[in-house]
Amino acid sequence: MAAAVKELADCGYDGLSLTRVAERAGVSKGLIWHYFADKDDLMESTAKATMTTIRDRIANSLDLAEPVPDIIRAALRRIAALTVTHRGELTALNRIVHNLRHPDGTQRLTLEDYEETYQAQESLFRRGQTEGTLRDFDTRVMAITYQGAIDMMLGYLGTSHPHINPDDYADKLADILLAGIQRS
Amino acid sequence: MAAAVKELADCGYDGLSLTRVAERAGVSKGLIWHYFADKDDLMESTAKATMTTIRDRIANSLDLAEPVPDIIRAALRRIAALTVTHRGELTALNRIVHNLRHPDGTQRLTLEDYEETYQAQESLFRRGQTEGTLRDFDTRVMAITYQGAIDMMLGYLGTSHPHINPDDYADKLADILLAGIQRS
Amino acid sequence: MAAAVKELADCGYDGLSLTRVAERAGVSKGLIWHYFADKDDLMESTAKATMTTIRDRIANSLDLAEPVPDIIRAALRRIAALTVTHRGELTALNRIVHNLRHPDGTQRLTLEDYEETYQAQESLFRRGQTEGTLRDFDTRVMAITYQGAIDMMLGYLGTSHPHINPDDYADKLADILLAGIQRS
Amino acid sequence: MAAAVKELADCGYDGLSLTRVAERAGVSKGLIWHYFADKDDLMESTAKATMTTIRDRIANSLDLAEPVPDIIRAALRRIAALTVTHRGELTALNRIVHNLRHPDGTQRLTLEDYEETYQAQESLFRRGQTEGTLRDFDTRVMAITYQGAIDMMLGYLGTSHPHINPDDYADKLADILLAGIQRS
DNA sequence: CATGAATGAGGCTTCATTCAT
DNA sequence: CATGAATGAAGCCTCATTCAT
Repeated sequence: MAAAVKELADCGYDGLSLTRVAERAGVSKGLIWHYFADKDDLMESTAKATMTTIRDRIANSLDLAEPVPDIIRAALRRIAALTVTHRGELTALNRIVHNLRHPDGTQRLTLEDYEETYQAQESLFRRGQTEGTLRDFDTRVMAITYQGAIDMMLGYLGTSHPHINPDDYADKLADILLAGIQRS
Repeated sequence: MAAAVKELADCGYDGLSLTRVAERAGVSKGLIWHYFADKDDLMESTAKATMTTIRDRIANSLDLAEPVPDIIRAALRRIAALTVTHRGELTALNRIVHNLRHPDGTQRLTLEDYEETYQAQESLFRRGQTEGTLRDFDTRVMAITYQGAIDMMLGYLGTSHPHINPDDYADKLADILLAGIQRS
Repeated sequence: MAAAVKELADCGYDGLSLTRVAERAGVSKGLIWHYFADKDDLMESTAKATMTTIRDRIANSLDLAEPVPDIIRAALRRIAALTVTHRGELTALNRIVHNLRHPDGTQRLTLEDYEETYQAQESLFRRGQTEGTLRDFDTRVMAITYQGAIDMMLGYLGTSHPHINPDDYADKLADILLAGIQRS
Repeated sequence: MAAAVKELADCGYDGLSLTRVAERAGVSKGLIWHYFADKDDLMESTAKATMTTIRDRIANSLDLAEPVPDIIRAALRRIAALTVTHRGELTALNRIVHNLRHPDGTQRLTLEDYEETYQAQESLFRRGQTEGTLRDFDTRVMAITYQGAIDMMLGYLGTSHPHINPDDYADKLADILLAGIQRS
């Protein structure tokens, strides 16, 4: 799966071939089918494992006792930092999510699979609203927008503008998003 | 190119085969190479044509004489409406942008190709700041975030939650984004 | 046909495409089928025209009144010179002769088509034998060998060793061949 | 590679298709790419293997202790005999050498690849000159001419005049060539 | 557990050739 | 005369997948 992540980051989703993944992993081609049923299975497993890893890494670094706005700002900074430390994983994850499909053409890891993330995000927003640090707004729309802002940040910092300071960007983004939802 | 858009929307980027595109267009396979040098050429041309079409359609429907916040809110509603009328085009465009790559692995239509869009967006934001309707914030970060919010809206409304009212979503999104940047 | 010669010389027999020939000739693709029935027809016509041109050019420059050995030496020098002035034609001709085939797989311009050349050559040799300047040997074998020596000379001088002096080579070759057939 | 040789002999260089080669070999098409990187790779490998086989077969059958002229005459007879026993290999080899090209258009197996053969031939000629059995002549030109004479002999005997007695031809050719280089 | 030879489907692409204009 | 849009066959090649060892 680590090799798959690297290949995805380097060659894109449809540039990935299991032959090269096996080579990169230093094992024989056939071994892949001992551990994964399918190419799609490998993709899905890789995506889920990567997603979990990343989510945990962020969650663990946050102090949930702080006020919600501070948590959000800290989270954005943490995520921006991943741009440097986990660029490959982020890219790979994005590509699987956007490309992996069922045979009938429907998405396999729909945004529904982000559901867990969304719900965690939404409950955080709602907590802020309850605690009075956040004003009233649609938490679902905000969760989605938040995710979109992050995706774009990762794309902007990771691939096209690697020289930009992640913390800077994260702070400016926090300024904008928090201004939009914080109780004034 | 119309057939390519449909195939992209239905089968995803790496599910697209020129054989099926030709079938769908009702022409012979070989004809594709009469008009496009390459599969990549077709993708790129399709993306650019689609992008232009969409941008124009939105730009033409906006009244630039209005205050900037109103323009932004109107634009978001227009775009959300595209979810219904141009779902295929939007999906296809997204897939090409995220998947088309140079032989060396680098992106072909990088976010740089969105540059024109970004700059238009940024100048709109700056106009709002000058006119006093928008507060001070980083216009580049905002332009990117704005694009991300739109992408996610399109994904959310278009593919996974087609029953949600686009205008509703657009309004809620406008509430959040404008709260983040409007002078209070 | 001139364009075909150039393409053959540059791209080889199976690298030649009528599309490029037409481009190179500055005419449209379809026009080729006004003047030639077939790709093979074009090849055959080109070969025959080129062969005639070259044969005439050499024949005209020789003084048949001289003794046969002198004619042969002069002919070799003339042919070696063609390496510089008509390299493309020689290469093209060779490629057509070696590659053009009937649908059933048999050669289309067999060595039989060289027959005319062979017979001219043989009669020259016989004349030398009659006149007493050449000793007794099998004229058919010699005609073939002579042709082979020339082919190799053209390949050696033309493609792989263009810096070698053609006259030098021709003289050394004449030394060897004439020693083999001249009456001592 | 054996199947490739047969196809080359039967259909010519650009008549060869890997599909038919695979069919002829009784394996699936895809297997070819398990063992060869490329069509060109297959051609090159086939050529080199065939060249080695043939060279060895001739070299082993010669008694190098004999005087050089005898060796040459014996070699010509051996080679002429190959016309019957290895006609396919000889034809295939010739076609590859004359047609295989680099992407940039230059030959891939240039006459340079015959270099080894040339040098062996030249050293044999020089030995003859040292031993006094051969007169003074340019050994390089002679090596090339010798090769050309052989190529033509193979074409003449193999494809167009299969009823001619190879030994006869070889002897007549030896008569001519040896007369050209033997010390009188 | 692991290998890698073998397969077969399918993809992109080229090209000779036709034909309406 | 000449064009170039259109076709269809065929080619090379990649790749997921299987299976005997």
